[in-house]
Amino acid sequence: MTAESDDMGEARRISVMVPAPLDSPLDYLWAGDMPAPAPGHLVEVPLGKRRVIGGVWDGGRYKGRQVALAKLKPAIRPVDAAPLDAALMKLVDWVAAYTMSAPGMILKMCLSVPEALEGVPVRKHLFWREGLSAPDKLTPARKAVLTLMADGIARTPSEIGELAGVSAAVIKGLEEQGALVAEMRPVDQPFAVPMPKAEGPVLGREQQTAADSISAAVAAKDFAPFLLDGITGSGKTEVYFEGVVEALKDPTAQILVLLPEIALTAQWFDRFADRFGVEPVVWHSDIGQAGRRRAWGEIAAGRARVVVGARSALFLPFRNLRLIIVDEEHDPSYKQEEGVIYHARDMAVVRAKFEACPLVLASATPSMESRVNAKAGRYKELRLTERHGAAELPAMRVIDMRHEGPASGEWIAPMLASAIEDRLGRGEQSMLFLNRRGYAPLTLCRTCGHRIECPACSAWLVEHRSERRLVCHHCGHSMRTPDNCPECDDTGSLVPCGPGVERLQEEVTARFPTARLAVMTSDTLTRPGDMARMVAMIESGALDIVIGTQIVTKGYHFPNLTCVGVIDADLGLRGGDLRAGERTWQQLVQVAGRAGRGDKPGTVFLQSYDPAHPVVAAIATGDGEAFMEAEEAERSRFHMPPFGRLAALVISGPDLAAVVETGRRLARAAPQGDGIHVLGPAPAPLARLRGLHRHRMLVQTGRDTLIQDLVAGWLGRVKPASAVKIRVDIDPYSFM
DNA sequence: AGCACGCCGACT
DNA sequence: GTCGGCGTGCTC
Repeated sequence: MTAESDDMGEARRISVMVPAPLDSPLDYLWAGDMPAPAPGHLVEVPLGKRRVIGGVWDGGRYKGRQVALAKLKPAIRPVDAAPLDAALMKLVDWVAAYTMSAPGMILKMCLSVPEALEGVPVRKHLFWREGLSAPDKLTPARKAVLTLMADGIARTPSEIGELAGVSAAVIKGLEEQGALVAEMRPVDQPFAVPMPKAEGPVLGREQQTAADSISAAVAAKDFAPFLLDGITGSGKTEVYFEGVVEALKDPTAQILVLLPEIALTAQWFDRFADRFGVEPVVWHSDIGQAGRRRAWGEIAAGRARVVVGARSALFLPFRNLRLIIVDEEHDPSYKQEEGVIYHARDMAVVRAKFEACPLVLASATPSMESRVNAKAGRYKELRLTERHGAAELPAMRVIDMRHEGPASGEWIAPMLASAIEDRLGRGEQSMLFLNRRGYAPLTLCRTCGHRIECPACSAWLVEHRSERRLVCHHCGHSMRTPDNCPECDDTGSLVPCGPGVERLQEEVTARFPTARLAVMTSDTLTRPGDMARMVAMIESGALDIVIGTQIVTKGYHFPNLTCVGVIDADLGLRGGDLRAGERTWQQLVQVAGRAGRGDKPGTVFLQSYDPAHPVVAAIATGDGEAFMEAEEAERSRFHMPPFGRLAALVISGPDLAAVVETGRRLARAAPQGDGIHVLGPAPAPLARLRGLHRHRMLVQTGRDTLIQDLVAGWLGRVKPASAVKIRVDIDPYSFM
């Protein structure tokens, strides 16, 4: 129970989770006549010198000695907003325990919209209704207003001014004379309700079977996880849209669609609008304050029906969540690496369980985790193996850069160059993929061998020639590109090494001077409509060649694009990462999927220095299944996730010696036992980041070990050196 | 996370 | 002699 009577009087104790990194709720007094708020209700409370908004919590779940009633501060006021429901509170507790972070910080992600909690903002609206007195003098300006307002619709004074072409004084005069009445109305209007078109798309046999399974689960209103595994172009979106259609039959049902940030594209919204007549409610980092307030409020009120968002949308306060879809479920950007470290896909499964609703994980290249869950029967697998319409899978051609590569200083092999030439002749389009922004990843001094590094990170500065700057892609540090070597001061000795998209652009321009060319990266597509404009240009045929980073891998298809060149197919494989192979394979399949989606067959060229590598071979032969099988066997043999558990400790601090010392203490206190392996400490891949030294340790255990308890016990035995922080990353993605 | 308290360098 | 640097610790 959260409220307790006190023998001394009326004051009652309530537990409140506050948005601060505390490991349990804090107790407050609830004085006065108002009944103590039930768990889930939002209240404003004092916290140190501040006032914060927190949620009334079931304090019993967090044991610890109670603070004496006499020491408690009184809560300030109840907050007039929809309360959090039990499933969301359970999710907060669960995610906190799983990720070993403070529950208050998870709650903070749910309450990420301070504006929405300040009460419903209202604005004066004026309207006309039958029986209002007419103004004494009916001037032309007044007549214009009354003619406009005769429809009885409420409008703000500024809207009236604009529509009737009159000044504010005229409107004010009418209001004062009682010819129009005023009313305060909420600024935020409800979103349009999605209405499925009566005629859905014609689904193929496989699609129909999959859609029927999902719809049945939605109707059953119970937890049911699906893995929707469909090759590029097989129509996964249409399939899960049918689940949305089914859910919408319940007039209070809400649906959440998670997409990787860069897949939240105009093309996806168009498809949604095609099927449902309206745009969905959007949630991502870039919707602005007013947008967040409106979306959050409407979602919490249960009126926003279909919400599509990036990973942070997972913590929105839905009232009646009936279906969750995680599209591109393999996408590594679902793993949040800053602040609270969590994997949105995995937490979505947990939320679906707590909400007792179905969940669809969709991908053309399912993650190893989801594959294994499907195989084990934990997820129901729905497979789509047929490509829509006449579209054929593109042909694959590996270019062995050791024998068929270009001249030094160039990056496009002759075979790829002639393929582009050929497409130019036929009026078809080509796309070159290189996941490297800027001109060159390294600037080297030919005289002294100095490499220009970031002063705060152990990383090279990347040349951005168009800006004439060297930039650190990790911390944002940048400097004017120097003329002389910063080390030996020699003039003209600095040389760019390796290719970036800007350098590739230079080469393409030199080879194909008449081709219409565009570069698509996060540097060139900065404003909101940029991406949509570029996509429209490609679709209309206004471009011949597109160069892009991973920004081009998601969600688009271009019917006239028949040649895709992967400049460096091995790029993602360097560096010791558990999932490097899997991830590179997924990315290459996605890039390849851009080609030949119309009725013209496409060709994908993979430039590789290691054509025998299993990943490259898997793409070339199209046998991804065999590759993932081999990968799975490998992980199973070494008890790597998902067959074992991993946790990483990141030890960081400004002083290297203190970091090393803390690592030593951790190593001495490391847990021991059957099937427990501890690796490190070793310098992290970015051994220095934003001025902090970083070392890592890794614990590996069997699947059945409670790795959180193991780590908690371990950390309890170790005192970090001064100014050293230890962060825990459960299920780490970057490996050593 | 914020915010204050507390102990060591360059200034009115 | 103080102003202020950010390391440390607490928030019911």
